[in-house]
Amino acid sequence: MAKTNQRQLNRMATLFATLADPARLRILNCLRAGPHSVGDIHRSCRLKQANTSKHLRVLRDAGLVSPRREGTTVRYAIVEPLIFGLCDLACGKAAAKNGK
Amino acid sequence: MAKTNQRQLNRMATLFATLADPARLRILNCLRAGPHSVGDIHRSCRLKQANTSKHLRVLRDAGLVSPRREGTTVRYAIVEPLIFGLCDLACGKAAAKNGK
DNA sequence: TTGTAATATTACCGCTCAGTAATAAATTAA
DNA sequence: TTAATTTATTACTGAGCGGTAATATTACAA
Repeated sequence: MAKTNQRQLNRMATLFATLADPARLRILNCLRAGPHSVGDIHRSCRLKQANTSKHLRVLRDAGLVSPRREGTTVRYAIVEPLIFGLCDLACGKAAAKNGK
Repeated sequence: MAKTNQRQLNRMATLFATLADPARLRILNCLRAGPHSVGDIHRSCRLKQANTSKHLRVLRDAGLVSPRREGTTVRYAIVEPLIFGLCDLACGKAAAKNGK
C-alpha cells in the first residue's frame, strides 16, 4: 500500500467527498455515455440549471470533468475515466449489502 | 453498467461519504494491518478517544468494520476488505494528479 | 446596438457533520 | 460493594454544503 501520508489521505478524502452526492453521481453517469451540454444534463438529470452548474463546478474543480464551449452552449466531458472503476466497485459493494 | 437506480446511487453516495474523511481513512488504514482496540486506534491515529468512538460508529453503521468485546476493551476489525480496492484506486487517482 | 438563449455566479437558508468536553455505561478487580 | 479502566454517548459549537431564486456573464443573431 506504500506509505499513506496525510496529504494523500486528504486528497483521497476530497475525491470521495466529490463522489458523495447522488446528484453528482447522476451527472457522471450521464456523462459516461459521452459529452453533454449543461442543458442536456440539467434536463436529463432533473436538476435545476443553477444546481447543475454548481455540481459541474465541483466536478470540474476535482479534475473529473472538463468544459468546452461550442457557441453559446458548453459541453462537459469526463476527463478521468478511472472514476468509473471507483463507481463500479462502490456500486457492487452497495449492491452486495442487498444480497445482490 | 446495469441500471443505476436512485436507491443504488444513494447507497453509493453514502459509502463515498463514509470514506470522505481523513480521520476515518486513517482508522481504516490502521485496521488494514489487523484488528485493533479503540485505545490502540485513538493513540496510533492521534485522535481523541470520543472522536475515535464516533468515527468507529460511522464506519460500523456503514458496515465496514465490526466490534468484538474482549473484557473491558473492544477490538474492531475490517468487515469489508473490498473497501481497500476503493482506497487503492482513489489513492492512485489522487497520486496521479501529482504527476506520480 | 438590442434582444435572446445558454451558462455561471451570488446571496441566502437550512441542515448536517466533525471536534470537543463532560458524562454515562460496561467490565473487571479488590 | 467500591474503584479503576475502557469505551460509548450526549450536548454544544462552528464550519461547510446542497438547493434555490435572482442576477450576471457570455455568445450569437437580427
